[in-house]
Amino acid sequence: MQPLQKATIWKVSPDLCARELLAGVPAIMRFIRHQMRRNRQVELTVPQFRALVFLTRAEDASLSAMAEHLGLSLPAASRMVELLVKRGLMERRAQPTDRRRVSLSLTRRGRETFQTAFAATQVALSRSFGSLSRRELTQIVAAMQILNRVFAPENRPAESLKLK
Amino acid sequence: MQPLQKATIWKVSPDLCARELLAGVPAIMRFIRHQMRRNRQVELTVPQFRALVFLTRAEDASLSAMAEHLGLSLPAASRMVELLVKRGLMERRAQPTDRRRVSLSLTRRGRETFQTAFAATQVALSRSFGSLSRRELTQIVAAMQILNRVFAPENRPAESLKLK
DNA sequence: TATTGTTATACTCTATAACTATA
DNA sequence: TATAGTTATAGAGTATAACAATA
Repeated sequence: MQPLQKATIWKVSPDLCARELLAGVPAIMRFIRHQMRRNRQVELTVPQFRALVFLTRAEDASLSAMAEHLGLSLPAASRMVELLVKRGLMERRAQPTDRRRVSLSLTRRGRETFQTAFAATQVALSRSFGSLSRRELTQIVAAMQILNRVFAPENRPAESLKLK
Repeated sequence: MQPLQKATIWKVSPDLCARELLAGVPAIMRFIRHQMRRNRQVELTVPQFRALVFLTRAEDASLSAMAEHLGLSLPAASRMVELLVKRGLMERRAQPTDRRRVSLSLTRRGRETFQTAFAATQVALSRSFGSLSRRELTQIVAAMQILNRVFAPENRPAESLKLK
């Protein structure tokens, strides 16, 4: 927006940071979503994709754990799981030790679908970055690692902390 | 993921960049969405918010222009405008020179709502950045400016370029 | 006939409230 | 009684297909 040229003369502040994120993140998200849905063979929404990602790292997680990680309400998570189970991408069993709890896992087909979707989206993103310099790529990676830390599920204003 | 400490020894690549974005952007988006909806007085969805942003910069835009900018289909944009008009945040008139076209603008209330939502979300984001160093903030701002350029509407694979 | 929008239809996302099953 | 999930309900986002109005 402003005709400034060097990082050193920006008035860097949390506020500026916030404005930049607000301006840019939704556009990036839209790009990712379009890519994700573009592949007619796979056809995943972003939340579904994230659910699959979560299960590749947290095998046999409970529904609550997934909802917490994805920042969803339990009903929202439950519905999404329902759809993924119907499509044969996910399995849902009762945990033997506590039958109230659910044990979620990916089916073989779920794992394959995830891999395909991940690869396709990554390729599309990579292509967008084809014209960037090494320095620019480094800046983005560095920033994303900071942001991933700041907005990691553990650092979010935790639902689990709400006092009763 | 990896126990590396300095940017200079990462294997920086478009692929790594893509993975980082895929890992982090949805979480940031979720944070923004939660903040946006949290304010019961304002109560905007992210796409609605972006529509308001767009109109603050492109007064009297057509529906197509808005849809293009937001990356929405025309019907999706039309529906969203319908809701915003009903809520008194936006006005929709036919352009006198071409009555097929629509002329969109914010009402006074729309402008106020936008300001309030913007401020509230920015405050929440800023707070998340409170613990970051000046250097970290600078990195994020720099990265976002690069990303804003890469994913700006003009640089997207344009719908308007589809050959017939 | 081509362009701009809207309506119809069909899904998914998402939340809150009410409910069921288990502990 | 408290916890983990599900079901009911409601509204929004989103797309494609079919349509209407204007140029």
